[in-house]
Amino acid sequence: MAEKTESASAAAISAPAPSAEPTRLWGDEVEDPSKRSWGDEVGEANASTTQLDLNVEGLTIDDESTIKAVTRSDTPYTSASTFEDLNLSPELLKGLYVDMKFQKPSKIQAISLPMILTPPYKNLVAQAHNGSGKTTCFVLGMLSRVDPNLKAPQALCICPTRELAIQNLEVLREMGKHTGITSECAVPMDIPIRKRPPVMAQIIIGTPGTIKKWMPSKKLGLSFVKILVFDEADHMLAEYGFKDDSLSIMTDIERSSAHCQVLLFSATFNETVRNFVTRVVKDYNQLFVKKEELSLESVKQYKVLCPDELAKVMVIKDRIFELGENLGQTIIFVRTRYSAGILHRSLAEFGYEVTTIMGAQKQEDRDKIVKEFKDGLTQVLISTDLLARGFDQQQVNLVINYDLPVKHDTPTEPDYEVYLHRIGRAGRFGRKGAVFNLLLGDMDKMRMEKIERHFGTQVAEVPSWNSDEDFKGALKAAGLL
DNA sequence: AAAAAAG
Repeated sequence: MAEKTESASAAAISAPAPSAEPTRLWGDEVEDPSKRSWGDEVGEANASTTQLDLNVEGLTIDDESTIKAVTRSDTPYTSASTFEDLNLSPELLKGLYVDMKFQKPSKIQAISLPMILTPPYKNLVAQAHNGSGKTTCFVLGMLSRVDPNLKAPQALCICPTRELAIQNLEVLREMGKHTGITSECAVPMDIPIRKRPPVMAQIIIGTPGTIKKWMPSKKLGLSFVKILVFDEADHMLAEYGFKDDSLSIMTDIERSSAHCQVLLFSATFNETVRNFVTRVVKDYNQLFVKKEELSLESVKQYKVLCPDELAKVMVIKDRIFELGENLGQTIIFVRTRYSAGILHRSLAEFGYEVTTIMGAQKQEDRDKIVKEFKDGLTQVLISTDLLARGFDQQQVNLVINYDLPVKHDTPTEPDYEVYLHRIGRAGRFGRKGAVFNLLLGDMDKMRMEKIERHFGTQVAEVPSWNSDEDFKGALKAAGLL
């Protein structure tokens, strides 16, 4: 059974920007599926593979940037080097090429889409780098598996925030523009459930609370649901407050529909979460990446030692605003709503234009802030971790960690997953970016060291917090100046 | 003085 893999391309996972030279993608290299090796990699000294069931065989997909695929031995998959390889409808292909302006599947798309679209439609746990095109994987999966002639909910996608649900729905509608497939957003809204008509849409994307609310009131029929997606799945299935809702949605669907394929996508699945998640989902294929290889090469990370709180504000005011002005957009992440407000007011006092988003605001205000930022009307956005995950704005190439993310129960520890998601807001689809971590005191220094150790990355120090030249140098090194 | 969803 086991044959040796031909080394696949080491090209970056990210698809090229539309204008960029097309890079060679993983799919290019595997013309002949019989050349691929099955099975002989499981059990090697790789933390990623130690948790596998014994009857699962492994396939080393790539020798360098390493998405590792583990599939059931009885279901062979051939990676897709083009979207035509996937038997998509002409309407869907038109959406991909004409409206989305896609050229070829990115690496994660090339590997995961055949797994999603090939009978018997196995479940999938898929990890891939930030900005590598995960959304397309599950959006295309849903659009392709839905029967356009059956006017009933057939696909469900659950997201952690209302912003992400809306963003995913926008992608789906653009991509599926010519298919006639209907879709609806299930996020909190003003109309009481009793007054709204039953859901007819074929694809529903929303947040767990709202979806869960619709189900028992019989507004959302589940009998025909055949594909269930969790975006940011590690968060949805592990985090207190999300976990119960997510699991109950999953069991409700399993109860009421014959065969439902479950897809879990995220850039992060720490070991605890992965152990749990793979117990919840049965008979799954999986794709994953070693944590040491999750940081994006194209995004340069820096640390800036600040003597006090005021210095942090000054860095943002004098360096980020002044230098970042022509570099694209910036997101400043803060740990609490409170510090979001403080920072916003200090910057506003200095006369700088900045907007802020956090969960405490009214939904319509949140929508407006996001829209203005996506339309490029605002340059700098302060955000809580509301936007840490999934938010896709290609013009963002500067991310500032005003404070480092910390674990709630052990604040001396950094939150590695949130850190990775935050910095992934820059460098979408292989673009260049820079991250500045503003550190205050020994505790921050220690947290930063832990992050470096965890991901095996070097975070360069900006020598002086108040030196214009130092920041210019950093931005030059990041390829932004 | 955690954030997100939601009640």
